Amino acid sequence: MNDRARSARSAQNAPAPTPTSAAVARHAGVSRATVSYVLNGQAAGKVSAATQAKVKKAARELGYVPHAAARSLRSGSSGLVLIAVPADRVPAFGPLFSAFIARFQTELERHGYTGVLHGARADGSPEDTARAWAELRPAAVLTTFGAPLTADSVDILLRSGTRAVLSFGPPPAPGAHGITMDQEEIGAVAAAHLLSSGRRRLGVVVPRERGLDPFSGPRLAGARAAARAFPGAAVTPLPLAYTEESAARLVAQTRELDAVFAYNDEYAMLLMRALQDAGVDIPGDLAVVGADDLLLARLLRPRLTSVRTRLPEPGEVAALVDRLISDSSVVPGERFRSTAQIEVRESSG
Amino acid sequence: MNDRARSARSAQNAPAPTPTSAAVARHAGVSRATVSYVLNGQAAGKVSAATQAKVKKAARELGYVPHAAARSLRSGSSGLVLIAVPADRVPAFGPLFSAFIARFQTELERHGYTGVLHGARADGSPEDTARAWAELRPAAVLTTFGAPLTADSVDILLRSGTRAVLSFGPPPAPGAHGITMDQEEIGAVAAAHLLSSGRRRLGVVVPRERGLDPFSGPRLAGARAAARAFPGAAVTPLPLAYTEESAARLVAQTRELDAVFAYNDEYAMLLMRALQDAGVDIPGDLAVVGADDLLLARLLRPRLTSVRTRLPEPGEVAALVDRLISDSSVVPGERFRSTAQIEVRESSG
DNA sequence: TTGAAAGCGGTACCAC
DNA sequence: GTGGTACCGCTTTCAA
Repeated sequence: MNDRARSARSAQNAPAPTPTSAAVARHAGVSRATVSYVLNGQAAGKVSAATQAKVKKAARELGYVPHAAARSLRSGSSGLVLIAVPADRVPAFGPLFSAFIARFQTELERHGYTGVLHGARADGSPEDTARAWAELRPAAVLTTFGAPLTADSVDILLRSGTRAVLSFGPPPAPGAHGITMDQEEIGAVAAAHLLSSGRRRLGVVVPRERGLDPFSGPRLAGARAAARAFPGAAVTPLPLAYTEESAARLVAQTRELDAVFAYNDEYAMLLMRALQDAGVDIPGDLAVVGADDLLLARLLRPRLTSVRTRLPEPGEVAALVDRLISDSSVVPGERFRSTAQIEVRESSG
Repeated sequence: MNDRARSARSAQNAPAPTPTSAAVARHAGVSRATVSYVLNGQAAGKVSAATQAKVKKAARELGYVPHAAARSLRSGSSGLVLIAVPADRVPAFGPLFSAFIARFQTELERHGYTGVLHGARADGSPEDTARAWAELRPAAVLTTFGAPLTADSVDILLRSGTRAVLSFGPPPAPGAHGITMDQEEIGAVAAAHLLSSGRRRLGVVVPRERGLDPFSGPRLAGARAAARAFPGAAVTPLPLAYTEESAARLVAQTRELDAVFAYNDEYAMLLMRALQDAGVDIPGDLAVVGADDLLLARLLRPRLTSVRTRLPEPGEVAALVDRLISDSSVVPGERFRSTAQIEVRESSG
């Protein structure tokens, strides 16, 4: 340490400054350029083995960790993949989707990206949210769970250097690539099953929890669409909060119905319990269908019929992201589509 | 656009370059310094209202978004708060903890930080993981769910400029601040309840799912500790995978027991179903206790006794993080502690 | 085989 | 009130 550096540090207990590549260079007695080459594997045929060893040793001794911001500033891209989740939706992560996210992050890592979950505040316009994302200059943004994504949002991101905008959920906004999770199909599959078993007076649970609207609306619409193919069929929306009281109140409204699509397995369990406590026979008086096909569905009595959604392979999505980032000529559009199928069990037998 | 700029761009369909503050300055006919002042609210008494308007207009027209990396490079700190979650644990997020994370992120935002969830790969040493985090130069790191955090990890982070390392879960590593979630207490509370109601032959479910070890081990230990206060009490570990088959196999092992602490409500439901299918009476033959006190617990029949954990307020934790970041003189140590209490229902009545 | 230096985008000090 | 400019940490071209 030279005198200037020593006196620059104030008192004795000032925190040690974070080592930079320049510090490593000084410590190893080489130039910063050499350090960069060695630490990035660009040293082949450029730097002698002895020098490489010196540099690596110096880096280790100082506890050097490269500065991602500086690197991405210089290189012009950040290797960051932002996975956007509406903040108020994080609790609603089902195991299905959580597992997808977990594996997706791992796959991104394999491709050299850093996948990061960003909870978007619900307040503020979609464009403000997009700007907040854009400040991080992510290589790609994947919005999930109906995180707001308007055409302007997409534009903001693309103009600020984001190479790919993917949207996981409803059909993509203009300019974005889509991984369509067709919520309507889920409702349609459930309704079609109930209708083709002879039921005609369908209820569809619509969770009162705000934030689930991007899912509940389309599921209801899908059920309605399916019902149009069956003369005499009627679909009734059943608002339900995720509490016992709400479920108990809903029971009366099911008197006129012969089947219910309960949004998902968890709401189905809630409703089934209220129905059974009120003496309603399932499926005799009322058939019930859930969605997500959790283990839960098989544990209920009667066992719960459920719509299972197959998500695309996380590895394939990660590969797509990688491709989109490196090749900007790929035109936006739908890239994947989830599929829904019914798992029939006792509750609608 | 001047001629140099036009010819610098190659063909007609080259993507428009991302606008920089320099571009805004040029567009508004002012200097970069002025742009910086205006866009950061430092303009009071420095820049005329007319100039401010010009700058803001130019920024809007160009769709300018500041570059977080450049800013943090210059300012020396990133405003990033990393919330680390083991990648293989993301699916295990219970609603309790998810809600905490969601609100915590929101609170961080209110303090001007960007909270980001980072799924740490299970492979690689804790130190490698810490280095990956350190590259992002986060202002603070909060590890959760037993994400690996050794003393060396903490050291790597602190040396690379992270102002605060918090650990959510087991007692903190040296140098880190702790938000202790005492898993032992959960097991102890459950066991104490069962023991004081006269039961002596306790089983404790230990999930086979890897990744839950940081929780299941201490819960078992806590139950054992509680049992030592009761002469004649014995505790048997019951390994259980989260499948129906595994639960069915486990039933035989409960013959000798009079009570089971089932790790959490979901494993409890799984086990209860298997027991009931085998004709075991709950709580007559066997008392069952869960944990987390999900809505699920109240929906089961018999209603499930459950240990409820009270987490600290997200707002308070965010305030702590803020304080730690701005005041480095605060000494590391435990800052919060979760509390556990039993909610007695029919399953252990 | 190594080093000097330019520059990525922003900030803030200092001079005008 | 406004502009010039040094610098944050790193990469990479060019020269030596």
